[in-house]
Amino acid sequence: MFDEIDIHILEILQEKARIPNAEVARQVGMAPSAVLERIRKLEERGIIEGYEVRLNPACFHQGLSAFVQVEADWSDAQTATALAAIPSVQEVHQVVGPDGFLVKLRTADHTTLSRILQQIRPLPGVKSIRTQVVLETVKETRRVDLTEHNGHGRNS
Amino acid sequence: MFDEIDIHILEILQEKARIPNAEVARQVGMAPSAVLERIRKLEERGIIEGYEVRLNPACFHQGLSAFVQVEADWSDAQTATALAAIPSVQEVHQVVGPDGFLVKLRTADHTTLSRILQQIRPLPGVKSIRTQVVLETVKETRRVDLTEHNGHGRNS
DNA sequence: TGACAATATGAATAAAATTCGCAGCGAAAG
DNA sequence: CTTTCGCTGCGAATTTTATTCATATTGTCA
Repeated sequence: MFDEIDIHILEILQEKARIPNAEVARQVGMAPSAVLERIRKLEERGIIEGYEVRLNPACFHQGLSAFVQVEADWSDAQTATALAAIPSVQEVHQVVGPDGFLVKLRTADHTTLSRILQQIRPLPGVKSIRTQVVLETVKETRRVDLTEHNGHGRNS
Repeated sequence: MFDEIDIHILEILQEKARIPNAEVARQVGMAPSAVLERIRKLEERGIIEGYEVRLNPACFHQGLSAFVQVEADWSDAQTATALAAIPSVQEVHQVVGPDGFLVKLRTADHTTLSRILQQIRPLPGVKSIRTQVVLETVKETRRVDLTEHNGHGRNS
């Protein structure tokens, strides 16, 4: 699906996505046009889904994280949609087990969190919820570990 | 800390972080040099933490997500560090309550997941773990809701 | 071996990034 | 009230990059 040069390019972009193409080309030792071509193909193939800026949540009154275990009627798609529609909700996962959904939230403070929770409780299909407030986030990355994929060949 | 033009710029970058500066400038109706200056300041002030490429996890043998509730000795920083050091571990949160840590994982399959779990269990401070396997992720975003911050003024 | 498909290259041109001197605008000081 | 200072935007000039395209190279398969 992709070779070690692609992996190298992805590693670079994973680190700093807004650096110029020419710089990427320099780092992988290829012509800029060739790198551009590769990146385009990675995008076309859906390997690269997009590029985003990482903002400091604390700067936007979003300093409080919490996870909510939602016990819900099995496979209630409506519940999932309703949960996902709440702006403070960052993630909605349908999980195996009695807690049908695991929801990740981000709010300004406890007051706002409380308000969101009261918004979740009466949602269709929701039987009960259990909340876990985050004290401290030790690690939070979305980076894919690409080192495994270097098995295809060598690169610096 | 920032005005509505900054918010507008951040909204654009949140959508497509790799678009040219000149295009951002066009969209906010300012000179490219002015926009560049603003973006630099947002970076300096730590409001913009960085730019990253969003990869399709399924393309990298990372199709299986799971959450692990780790019951641990209170405030064991060593446990947190050990958890964070595992490559498959995407997030480590210290939470209020008996389950000291909430860990988010990404692996290729059940076999790998099982292996990671057996790696977590004997970690120092870990008393017990409870695993929730994700069947389907309905929503997963890291985007900050910037609409609230338009209260400073109007923008298109 | 020959043909084909895929991909790299390098030159050329269009576009963008970056720098910098200057101007406008408020706020605080005189 | 006016001056000064700091901040921010502008636009021209220059460097750098993006993008295109014709050509060359590589590897595969018949």
